[in-house]
Amino acid sequence: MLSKKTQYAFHALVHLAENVDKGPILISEIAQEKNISIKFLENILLELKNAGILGSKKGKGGGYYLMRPPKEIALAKIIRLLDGPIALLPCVSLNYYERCENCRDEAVCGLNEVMGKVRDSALKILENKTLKDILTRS
Amino acid sequence: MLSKKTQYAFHALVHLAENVDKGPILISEIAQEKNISIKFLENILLELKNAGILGSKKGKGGGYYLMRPPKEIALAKIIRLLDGPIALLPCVSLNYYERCENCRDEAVCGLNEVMGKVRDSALKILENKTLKDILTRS
DNA sequence: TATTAGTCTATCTTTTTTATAGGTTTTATG
DNA sequence: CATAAAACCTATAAAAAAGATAGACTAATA
Repeated sequence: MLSKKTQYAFHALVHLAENVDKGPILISEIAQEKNISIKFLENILLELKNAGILGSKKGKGGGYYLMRPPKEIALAKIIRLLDGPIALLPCVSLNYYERCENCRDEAVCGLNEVMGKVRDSALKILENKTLKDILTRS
Repeated sequence: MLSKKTQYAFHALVHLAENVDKGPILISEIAQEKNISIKFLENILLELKNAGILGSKKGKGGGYYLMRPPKEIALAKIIRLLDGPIALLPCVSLNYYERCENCRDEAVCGLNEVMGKVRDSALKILENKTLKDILTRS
């Protein structure tokens, strides 16, 4: 399961994407709209900003906004940033690989093989679907 | 990511499957072979037994054994038992569903839709692949 | 210069994960 | 029948991660 942090991030990003034309959006607005603790959300948005996904403006009229159009922000990127590996096992992770401590040879491990396929099938979706694809359907 | 508990369970089950013809297998043998803490493994095997996946025999000559042939034990079943939901979000889980607290209507939520697809693609593999499919390739 | 709104860092609480300890029960066997 | 072997059971502890909050700081605007 994705952490609350990542779930909140998705909902916040959706809100930002659905209001791209309205300039910077307040943290407090997102928090209220999406029913998220404002202080917790603050940290999340900051992390997204430091990763280059969001931009921000301080002071009156300030807030957060997307740095790129929604269709260019892949879901996989958000998950990896806030949640870490998408794979079910460290030994099949592309970005957070760790050697398996419980088997002799990953090259002939059937678990490694199957979990690799699960990873691929998830990535096929998560690398190609973007913020644009998760907007609320009218 | 799967918990260590689930990872250990898979490795233990593989060992049992690869030795089906040898009668009951000692916890200590599995622990040593797969490099797992024996006491932790004890709890895991007991849980698998209580779920009807393993059988056991006490006393000398005792140990654990599979209750069904490896090809009848789906990977999804093990994950759900020890790790819980396979889905990335509670609101798309088939077995551990929880209503989304952050969106107004799941029926029109794009995140819900995409994550449902991720779940389906993972389940297509995990429901159909069995212990037999994760044995070490000769 | 007052107000607004994001920034930063630290801390705290709760939950989950991982692991260990130690006694109990069952079974085989000499 | 005594002994040893091995699983069973329950509790607890230690560590890590998740979730949440606090408060002072900085920048921008009017």
